[in-house]
Amino acid sequence: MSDLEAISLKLEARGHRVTPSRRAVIAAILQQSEHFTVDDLLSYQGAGRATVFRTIRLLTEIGVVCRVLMEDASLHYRVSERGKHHHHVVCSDCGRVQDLDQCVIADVMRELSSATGFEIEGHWLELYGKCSQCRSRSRAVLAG
Amino acid sequence: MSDLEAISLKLEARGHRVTPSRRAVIAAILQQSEHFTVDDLLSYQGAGRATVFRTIRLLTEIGVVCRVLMEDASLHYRVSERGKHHHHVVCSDCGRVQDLDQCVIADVMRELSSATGFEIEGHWLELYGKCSQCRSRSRAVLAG
DNA sequence: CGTCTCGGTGAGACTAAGTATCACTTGGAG
DNA sequence: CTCCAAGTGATACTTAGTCTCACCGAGACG
Repeated sequence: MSDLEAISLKLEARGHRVTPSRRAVIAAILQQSEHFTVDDLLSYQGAGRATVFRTIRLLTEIGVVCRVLMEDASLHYRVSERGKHHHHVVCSDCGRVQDLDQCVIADVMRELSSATGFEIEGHWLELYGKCSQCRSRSRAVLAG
Repeated sequence: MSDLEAISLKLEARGHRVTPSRRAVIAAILQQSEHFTVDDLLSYQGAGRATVFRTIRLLTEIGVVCRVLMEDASLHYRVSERGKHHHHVVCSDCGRVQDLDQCVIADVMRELSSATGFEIEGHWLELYGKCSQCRSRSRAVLAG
């Protein structure tokens, strides 16, 4: 089963129609590597601006796509293999994203709940750095 | 020394002028409680839109103001007593913010660096929940 | 004293990202 | 086949912020 079919089924299972416009948006999303903006999708045609935004929102709600917060606080999107809560490490050089399997700060948050008196219910966590490839590439340049 | 004076000195120390417009923006910021948007400041007059944005940016750069990321990914601002890197817990009911003294995930990030092969250089972390007051208030209502 | 220069300013145009409106279209249940 | 709620697209609007550009004004210099 292709990714497109899998996502279509997921939509139908939730009572949403799988229209040509939505197919086009999903196909465009599946073409993207790593993370993308809605603007990246608009160049693919097949659906109007509003529909692209609506479809992204829908896909985000059903967990097919997740939001990636960039260092400048702009929002990007990313196909999410894992439907559940997770975090990302984004390479600031090449843009590669690595998903973290589980929420790495669950323990920290439990501690903070008692330390602050807050009942912590949610969080944003996004990490930035250089992936191993970009690190070795920059070392090579320095050595070169 | 008033907060306004202290901030003025900080600006001057960095070679920036302390103009009437900037004073007005700083005064407006000091009026705010917890976190605010640039729009909240615009109602105070005394400086044009562009200048308010420019001043906020300047104050953010010198650490007088810090950015607070809301759950919907919109940016708010907040007077920062601590110039250095820190995180916030934001009450989703009343908006109260609690600053966390040190970066609570420094250890986690060290672990992740070795686990992922990324050299982690930065991160966004923002926490949301209910503060103790809002919790007891909602318990009172339930019991009421 | 004049004048020059450069940081700062304000009005307003522009941009980016996303939402709202509203008449139109269409998939698919009956 | 018909009908209607879901979906669509054009376009206007909103929000948050940047850019442009003519102008202002305080301090350096002569």
